[in-house]
Amino acid sequence: MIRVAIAEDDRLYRASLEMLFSVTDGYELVDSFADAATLCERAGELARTGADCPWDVIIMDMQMPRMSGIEGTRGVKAAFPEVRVLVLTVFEEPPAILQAICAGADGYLLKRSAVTSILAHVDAVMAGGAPLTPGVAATVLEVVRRSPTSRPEDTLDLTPREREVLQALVDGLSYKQVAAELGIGIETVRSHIRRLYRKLRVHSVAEAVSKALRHGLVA
Amino acid sequence: MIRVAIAEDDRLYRASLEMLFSVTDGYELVDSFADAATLCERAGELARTGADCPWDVIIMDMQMPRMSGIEGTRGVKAAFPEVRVLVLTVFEEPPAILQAICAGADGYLLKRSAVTSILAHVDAVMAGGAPLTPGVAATVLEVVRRSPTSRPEDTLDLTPREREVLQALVDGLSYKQVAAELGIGIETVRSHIRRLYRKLRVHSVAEAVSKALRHGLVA
DNA sequence: CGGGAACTCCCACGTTCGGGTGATGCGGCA
DNA sequence: TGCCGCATCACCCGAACGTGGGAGTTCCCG
Repeated sequence: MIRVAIAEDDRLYRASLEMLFSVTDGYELVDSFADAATLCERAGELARTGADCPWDVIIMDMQMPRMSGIEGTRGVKAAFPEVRVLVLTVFEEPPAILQAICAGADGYLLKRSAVTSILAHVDAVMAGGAPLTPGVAATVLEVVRRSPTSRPEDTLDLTPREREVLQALVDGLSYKQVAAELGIGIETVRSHIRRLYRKLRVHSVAEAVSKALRHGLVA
Repeated sequence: MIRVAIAEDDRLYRASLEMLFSVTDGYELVDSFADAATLCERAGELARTGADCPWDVIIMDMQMPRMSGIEGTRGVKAAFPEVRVLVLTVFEEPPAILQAICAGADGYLLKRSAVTSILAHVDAVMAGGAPLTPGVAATVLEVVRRSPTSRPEDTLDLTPREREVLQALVDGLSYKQVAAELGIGIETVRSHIRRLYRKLRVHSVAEAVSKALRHGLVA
């Protein structure tokens, strides 16, 4: 059962969404707000009292009075980072799209798509995906192509094992923990790290982690 | 009439695609290659002779002998920058996805989707969109969120000095080097780092650097 | 004036790292 | 077949790190 909340100022459209999630098996409409501010206040209260997040996914309109969907997304994610937010909009504005994504939106759809198709997109979001309309995706890809972090050219010829070790170091594990994690001896870990240092031309975990993250060698 | 070329090594799948574009109104199958290398050679020849690009969109498989879809995309885009490339793959590998996108892919789809749905995606590409599966999009969004344009403003109440020390650690300096850099004693550095660790709730330089970079606490 | 926050330094202890120099087994490739 | 890269493990030692104490200054704010 997927627990849904709605934030949408248009009365008619909101009613459609409410109906959709009320009558469809597998979904439960928990809350329905007419603006993002109310949603954020509610989320803030719940978080302060230590309550669990009552929603799995939030259907968030972009254009709303008092508080935009962008701020709404940021607000509700601040209270409950794990909740998924699916942004709906009538416009395909590149700047707004990027702001929404950076605010933590997990999907970005145009309202003109059929209401029922939203169900499929909600499922995709719950599966860890990020449904984007092709137009939105095109905007996003532009940014990625320009982004300095996306230069996987510099793989630096790391072996798979070395990459695993590097990833573990980035996760903050000590030599001993890396060994446990990978099920190998600590001396082996040290060997890998020595070769890793030579390849990256660094001399400490700190440098290695820094280089790995900045050059996108690991996630 | 949309002029389509195919690069796909699997004989059966290629045949399906050929059939699809041959029988459907509005599409014209111009070429069909069993690997990306042949496609690139052909594109190179045409470009050298000053010919116009004979294709509007290229359906490109990811895993192919001799030359991957990534290199293939790069190659054909080098010859004809305006041609659209729609990448197909069976895997959802983040690094490969990013490389393909940076190579200029205009869309990235999983093969498991129905062959006929490809038509809709081709249309989306021709309309200037970038169809991505939700899973692929999720990977891409991760990169966007990390990009310099996003700064979640999580200062965590670090004092100026602590921030300087943290920055130095991210730069890969040892305690001793940090001390020299800031013109203070090493014991002072250790004090700062101890409080830093408590605030960040970490227990090693590696964790601190990782957290700092991921949360944008430092450059 | 008192309190507190920030910055500075010191001591001590055990643990972890970084680098050196080895060795073994496995798989591919010439 | 032999060589080479990869992965695995071993031992040593000095340097660096992580963490617990304590304690002095300065400066600002109430």
